[in-house]
Amino acid sequence: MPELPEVETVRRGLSGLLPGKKVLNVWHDWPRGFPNSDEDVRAFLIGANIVEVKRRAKVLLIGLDTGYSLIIHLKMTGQLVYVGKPDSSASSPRSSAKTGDRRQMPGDTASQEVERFGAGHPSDSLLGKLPDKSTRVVFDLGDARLFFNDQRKFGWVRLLPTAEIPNIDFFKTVGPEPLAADFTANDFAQRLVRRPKSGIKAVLLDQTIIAGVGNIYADEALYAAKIHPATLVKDLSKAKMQKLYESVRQVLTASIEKGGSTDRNYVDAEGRRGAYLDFAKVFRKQGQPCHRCGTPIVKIRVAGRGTHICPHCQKLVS
DNA sequence: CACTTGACCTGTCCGC
DNA sequence: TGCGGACAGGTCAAGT
Repeated sequence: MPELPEVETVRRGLSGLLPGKKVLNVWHDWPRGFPNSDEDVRAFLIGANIVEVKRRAKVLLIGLDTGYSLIIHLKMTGQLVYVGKPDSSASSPRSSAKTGDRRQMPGDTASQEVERFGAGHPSDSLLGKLPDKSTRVVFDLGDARLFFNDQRKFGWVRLLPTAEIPNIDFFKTVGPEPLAADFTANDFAQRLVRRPKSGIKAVLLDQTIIAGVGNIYADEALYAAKIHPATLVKDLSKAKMQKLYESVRQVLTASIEKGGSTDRNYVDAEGRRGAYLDFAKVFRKQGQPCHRCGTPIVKIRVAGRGTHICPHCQKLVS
């Protein structure tokens, strides 16, 4: 579920925590999700200093001083959680860092140390103690650890030369950032009409049209603009597209201010839930009255996704 | 080419 | 209580 506001919230948290840290070691047991070779990890990640944390679409980019970057996609259930050591002066010998073996399994010395990082952390019960059984990658940062957790293993981590990032397929095809200052209503409309015979919700979810919108914010923006999600793009008036442009930007901006949406297990860089769903108007609100007209919100299926609408405010027109 | 559907995963929830 | 099945959704591949 991490969409643009959730990934941006994680980025903001990590950007205040990671730059200046050195990656001392990496543990993972997930070659499918983190497919880089041991040679590349040792050469370009272990020992690297973290320079910056950026975001493009729903992807996080952690820049390193080796000329490489970690590219991380949280997909649906991914979490990237930073846990600082409560008392860095109490550091125990880190034998694992000297062996060069980054594939320690739970129960060994390094994992016991990792467990102490979780103990006493002021995160809520949603986060619990780390590592947990969904932990896929652990980055040892000396006085802190960064955990990549992903219950469903849809997410991934890649180590790539920073200069090559623009050349990978995803970044070559992904659409513009909807919150960019130079992204205009006219740009938005011109991109939508590339898919004239698709339903508008499917087009909002298409990352090559606009970056960062997922199921939650598609539903919220369409409700705000009073547009039925199955409306074909060619049937949208210029005024409706203008309104939808404003709604998409407003909804994304408001969610970032609330720390994103936690539906199931999204948490920010410090393990905190997002509050936006408390303010959402339709997503997961089926049965509750529309705040404009009182009609109960219903859940339907559009573009293969669970979709929430007010059946009175969002009439299908053609 | 335009557009839609299924696969990838695993935990949770619902009905029997 | 246990069990089978539906469901959750970001993205890519395969299908229509």
